Amino acid sequence: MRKIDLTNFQVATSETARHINRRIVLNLIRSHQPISRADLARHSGLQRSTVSVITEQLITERWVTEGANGHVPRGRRPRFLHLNKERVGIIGVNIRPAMTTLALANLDGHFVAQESLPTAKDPAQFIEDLIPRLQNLKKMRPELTCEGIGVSLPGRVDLTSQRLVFAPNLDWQDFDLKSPLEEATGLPVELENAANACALAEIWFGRRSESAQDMVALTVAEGIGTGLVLNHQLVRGSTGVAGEFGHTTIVENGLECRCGNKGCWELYASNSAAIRYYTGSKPTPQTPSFDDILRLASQGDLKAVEALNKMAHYLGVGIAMLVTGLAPDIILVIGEITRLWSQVGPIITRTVAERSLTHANTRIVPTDPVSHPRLLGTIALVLQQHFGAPSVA
Amino acid sequence: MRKIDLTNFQVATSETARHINRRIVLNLIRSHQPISRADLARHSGLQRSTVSVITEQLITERWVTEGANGHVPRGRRPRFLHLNKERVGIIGVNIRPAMTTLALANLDGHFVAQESLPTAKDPAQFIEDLIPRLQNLKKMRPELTCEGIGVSLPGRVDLTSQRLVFAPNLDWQDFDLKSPLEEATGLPVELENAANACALAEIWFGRRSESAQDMVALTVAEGIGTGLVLNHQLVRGSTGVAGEFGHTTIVENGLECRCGNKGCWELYASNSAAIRYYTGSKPTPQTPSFDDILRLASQGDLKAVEALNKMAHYLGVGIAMLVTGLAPDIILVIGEITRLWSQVGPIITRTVAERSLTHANTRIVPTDPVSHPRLLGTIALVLQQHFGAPSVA
DNA sequence: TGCTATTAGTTCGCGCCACGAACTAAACCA
DNA sequence: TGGTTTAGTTCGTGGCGCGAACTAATAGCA
Repeated sequence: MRKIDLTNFQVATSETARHINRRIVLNLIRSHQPISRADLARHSGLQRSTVSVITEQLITERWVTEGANGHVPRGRRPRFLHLNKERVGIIGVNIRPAMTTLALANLDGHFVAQESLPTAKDPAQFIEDLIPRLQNLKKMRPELTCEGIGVSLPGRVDLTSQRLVFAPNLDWQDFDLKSPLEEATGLPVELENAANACALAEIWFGRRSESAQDMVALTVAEGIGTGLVLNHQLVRGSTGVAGEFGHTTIVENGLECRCGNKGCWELYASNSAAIRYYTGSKPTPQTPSFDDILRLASQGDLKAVEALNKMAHYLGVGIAMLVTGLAPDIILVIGEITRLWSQVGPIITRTVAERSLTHANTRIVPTDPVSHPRLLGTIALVLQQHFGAPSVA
Repeated sequence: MRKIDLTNFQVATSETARHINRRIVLNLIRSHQPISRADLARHSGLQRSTVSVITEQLITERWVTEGANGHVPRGRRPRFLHLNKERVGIIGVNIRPAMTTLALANLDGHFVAQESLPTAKDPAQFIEDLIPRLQNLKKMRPELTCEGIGVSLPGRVDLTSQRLVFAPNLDWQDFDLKSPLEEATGLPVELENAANACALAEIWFGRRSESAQDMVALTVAEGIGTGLVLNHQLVRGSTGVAGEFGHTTIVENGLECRCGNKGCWELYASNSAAIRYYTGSKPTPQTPSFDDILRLASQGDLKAVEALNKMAHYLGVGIAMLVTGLAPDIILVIGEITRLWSQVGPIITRTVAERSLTHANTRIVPTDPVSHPRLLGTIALVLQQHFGAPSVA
């Protein structure tokens, strides 16, 4: 139950009913395609006549296409409806400290083009590098009219000023990414934190999304990010910085963090932490990458295995906090660490079980890295504007 | 932006627009009363004609009454509309480990009758004690037709079975409170965790509610409870146990908690913790109550002051976690501790400032205990069924 | 080959509802 | 007393969902 926000509400007009039912039908087609009008009526509870009018509208607006005929044991054959996945193209940009990937996707979330570039240290330089590639992607498939650009990044964006306000792993302070990209491409740009993007990817493209009213997406990379989905909605906070559980204190009087705090979770459970555990206090001439440690561990290197185990333990410590405090249905773990899930998964699960309430029935699930959750999330960011629940009252 | 839950949605009918606008008008009257039809039209954006029809409906259903005439510098005088606060009565029950209070309230949240009884150790006995008092309250004011009973308790209620599943400070395991009360009184009963109830009280009766899209209600008593309001909505989790931040680990290898975990926040920042800090390791013959400690501290007793300071420090430690992780607009502190806020407030604020992100702009606010937030929350629990946003799509 | 049962999809009149223009009511002011 | 202004009502119009009736198409069967 929500209270109506009297500072920002939406009254119903005579067209509101249509808006609502249209969205419902569009979403039913998206998730049940191919589907007939009669089945839509059965699934939605609307009359067949109403469904007919709505689908006709969706077809003339090219959101839906009419395909082959179906088969039923008796009676007239149904005409199948499909989502027109070629209706719009969406550009996604995934910024990570070292590398940025970008892609053009259709409504399915299928990437029709993909490329990457090194992330420049200077944000102005980065934008200069990025713009020609965006313009190129935009023109690449003329049949897909580009609708917008979604951007995920390892930091937080202020919701009112749309400027980067917190990105300790990306030294761009208080920078405006949105305006220059919008000006150069002529497309609307949506910025979102990487963990939030992963959460959106799971909501809109995941297989578990229907069951998950509450979910935490946990990105484990250079740092740790958490994206919160509670009551089926992304929690961003009124300023946009909600979800920084990676910077909660987990070790009293611990190491100093770039965020200004001490003993932050991400200092003990991120990829960088594992590297530190591996190299020890003395800095070796050539520091191994996290990929190196994963490879070494899978080859049986004891020091690497121990570093990962320690990282897994601390992941469990933080996840236990999330399980106790939020009792989500799913905690989605995203990152290179999932490649060795058979090793680290049990440690995480055990640590969580020891430290959290048994009443919370949370599944901890690794994501398949090939699904590109960060990039897919940026697509979802634009997609949800057409498929999300209409705002009323 | 919310995704439409295709397992549980609501299509729009021809009456949906009216439902929505009716709720909006009702809420506008509630928060702006006395208000004229013309002003309602201006505030809502609806046409004056539409407002007239809706208000007429609300008047015939006795939700709204027409009062005196207003005054405008020029033109015809407006006819003021008021919420009919005598329309329904709501019974609230606040269960605490030692004492249970109950009250009959009108739509204003004003208590027209109030009483209390000791909480029996045995839940069956407790219900037997409670029922005659409820029946008495129900008949007390014949002009108020009783609509329902709201119950707040220091524990968690499973959302599907409606049974108590987690109440470490109230030794009632897996008990069904709802059915016997509903049978005996013939009224619908709503159960809710005390911290959640306080959050609801603030949403529906607080003065800061409009500004707070995200809020955490923190009940500090025998234990510590947190009620989460994110995106203007209570977060309960799919099972009902979301919000147990009081049982997150805050001291590594700390004291054992009744919940089965070790080092839980509530062991270090609750009233019970302060009592332990005061008495020290050796148990004194007569253990002081938390009220005693508060009194001693206000009289300048050094040991009491130090016990409260330590408690305040740990409150700050936990609140810092909430601020970093959720970045709420407001953290509402409820409990006896707020009586000495001038002493403990600064300690809490300082600890939080040292340990949390500066980007989160969270106000930490003590509540006035005379407002009875737990009890008021139970009223809100029933009230929101008539005033909450209608569910569509 | 035609008849029947069954299912898909369309047509159309009805009632609900918000809109907005026109109208009435009631006040103040010069 | 008549003009101006604001409050509130009346009524015709169009959007929309409902549901009954209708057309279309298919399989089974005699």
